[in-house]
Amino acid sequence: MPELPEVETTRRQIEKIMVGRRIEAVETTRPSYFFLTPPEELRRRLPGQRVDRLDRAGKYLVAALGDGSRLLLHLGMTGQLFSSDAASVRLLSSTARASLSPEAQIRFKPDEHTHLRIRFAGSGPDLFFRDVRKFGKVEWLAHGEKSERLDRLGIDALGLTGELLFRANRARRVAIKSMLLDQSVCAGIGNIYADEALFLAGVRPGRAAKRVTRSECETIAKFVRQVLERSIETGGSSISDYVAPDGSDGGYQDERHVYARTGEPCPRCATPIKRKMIGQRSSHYCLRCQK
DNA sequence: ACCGCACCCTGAGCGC
DNA sequence: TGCGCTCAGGGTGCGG
Repeated sequence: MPELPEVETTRRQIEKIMVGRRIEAVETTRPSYFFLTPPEELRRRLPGQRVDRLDRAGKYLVAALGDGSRLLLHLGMTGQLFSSDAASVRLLSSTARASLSPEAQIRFKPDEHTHLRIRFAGSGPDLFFRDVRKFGKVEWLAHGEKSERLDRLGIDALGLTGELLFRANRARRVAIKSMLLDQSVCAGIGNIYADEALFLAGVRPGRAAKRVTRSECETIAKFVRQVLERSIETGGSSISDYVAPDGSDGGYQDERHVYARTGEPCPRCATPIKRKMIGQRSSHYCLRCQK
């Protein structure tokens, strides 16, 4: 589900209910691969900790805790972080929404997909982490403990440069789009923004990375930054089920050019947008505008 | 080192 | 109404 702009939007909203507060209790579901740290350990380690900061690294959220330990959160495809003040009606698709009883529409009640609940001391809302597909992740790192997940990440996508991309592309036969999705090259881009940036740059997603010129790399990097920044301004993309923690929809889906627009006219030349699988991900592009 | 693929889950939407 | 199929914005790990 969420890429850099959605994670950043989530961070800005969740920060308000986490930072400066002390964790009082933690509730979890049963152990599953969602929990990189066993849930019983989370319930033991987290209470008493104050949240000092909430940072973002690529698509990860990193909460810095009072004793120097850290809590890593990754939303995967369907992860949702939200406050216990949020109304359930805003957490579901419009069809699912309509089938809810009026009572259920007023306030969210933790369900079997709500894998983590953090209760804070004092007044103010709790934090819920709900994830239907369980592709999300929770991990607790002790003070000074290294995280191979974070260490693997390349430069944050907002700081991608043509030079970095060009160097990474050397001798790589994979598609340029696969390079953009590779979190060790740059962190934060996902399927939507890879397609959008490549459309704006006029480069076909399937082109072999080593065949992309230096100046095209500059253009791609420029549009990657531009598309991500603009999406953050609009609150991210709400295409299938992403909604911000406060329940509002993002706005970027209305500005996208090619993603999930198969068959629709290209906004530039009116040629129907083509869809093709590249690196196991559906890719959308214009045959005429993208070389 | 690189590359393609299977896999981890659940739910929505579609054709029949 | 139900069945079977495809698809989904994530990432990891394996074998060739």
